[in-house]
Amino acid sequence: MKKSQVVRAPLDPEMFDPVCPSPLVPFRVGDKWATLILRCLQDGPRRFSELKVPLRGITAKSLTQSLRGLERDGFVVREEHEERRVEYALTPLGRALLVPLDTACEWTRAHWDELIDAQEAGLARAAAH
Amino acid sequence: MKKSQVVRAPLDPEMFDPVCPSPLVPFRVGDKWATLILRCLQDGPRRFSELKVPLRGITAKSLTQSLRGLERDGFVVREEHEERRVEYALTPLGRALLVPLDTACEWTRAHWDELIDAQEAGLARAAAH
DNA sequence: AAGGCTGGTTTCCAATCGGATACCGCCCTA
DNA sequence: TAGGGCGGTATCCGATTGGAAACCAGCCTT
Repeated sequence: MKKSQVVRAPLDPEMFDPVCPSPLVPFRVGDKWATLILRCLQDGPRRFSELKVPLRGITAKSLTQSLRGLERDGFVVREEHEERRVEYALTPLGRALLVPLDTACEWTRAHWDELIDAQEAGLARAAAH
Repeated sequence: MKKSQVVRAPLDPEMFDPVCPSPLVPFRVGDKWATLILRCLQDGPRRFSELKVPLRGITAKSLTQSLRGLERDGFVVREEHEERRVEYALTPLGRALLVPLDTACEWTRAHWDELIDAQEAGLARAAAH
């Protein structure tokens, strides 16, 4: 006698085949600061010290690291100008990345209250352990 | 004599005010496995051991950890059924999160070649150091 | 009675992340 | 010539991440 149970297609073991884009989906882009830096560059190139302003408390080391990472991945270019002036700018690829980033940002704004509520409920449950 | 230089509005120091959603934008959702797990749950609830299949090589510990995190944040619920059967399912919030996640995934697919090329170029530049 | 599957927990460990701090050469201005 | 801004680098350190391996109780099948 068969138990009445929902039958569902089994998960494909190859679902996240190493060659498939999914595991590299740009959720979790770069490091802690990466997406913030991209947003800072959306209105045009910015200088190193200019970037430090909105990125409250970022250390020079972290900023350098993040920028080097974004450069290596082709999202940002480092432009060395006359007189040791350095500017960082979005590449076309980096600019394109702003689109899904905006989608995600919009989503967060739209679900902000739910996110907060869910998180509070989660913490309460955890505290009640 | 004024240097001919592009004048651009300075970055707002409050741009990433701690109360603003931006720093919490769900890029970098949860941990390494979180987004993959969410995708695994899109067709309905799944059991612990069922999830391990497409998540090649994930350890029980990592899977438990990720699931607990997703539960705490309100994206997933743990359903304990009759007979020690356990299933994990998306909450409405978790399901909603699939939307921007799909956007990001689509974006990656669309820019796949550029991403690979940029990364290779970056590595080559780094190797030439 | 023995082994296997399920759904985990615990411990250990190595690697990585990221902040703090100090320091650097170069240029400009006072 | 002293100080300050710029664009970093070097070193140290503690916290976090995440894999490996061992172990577990409860249930089912053989």
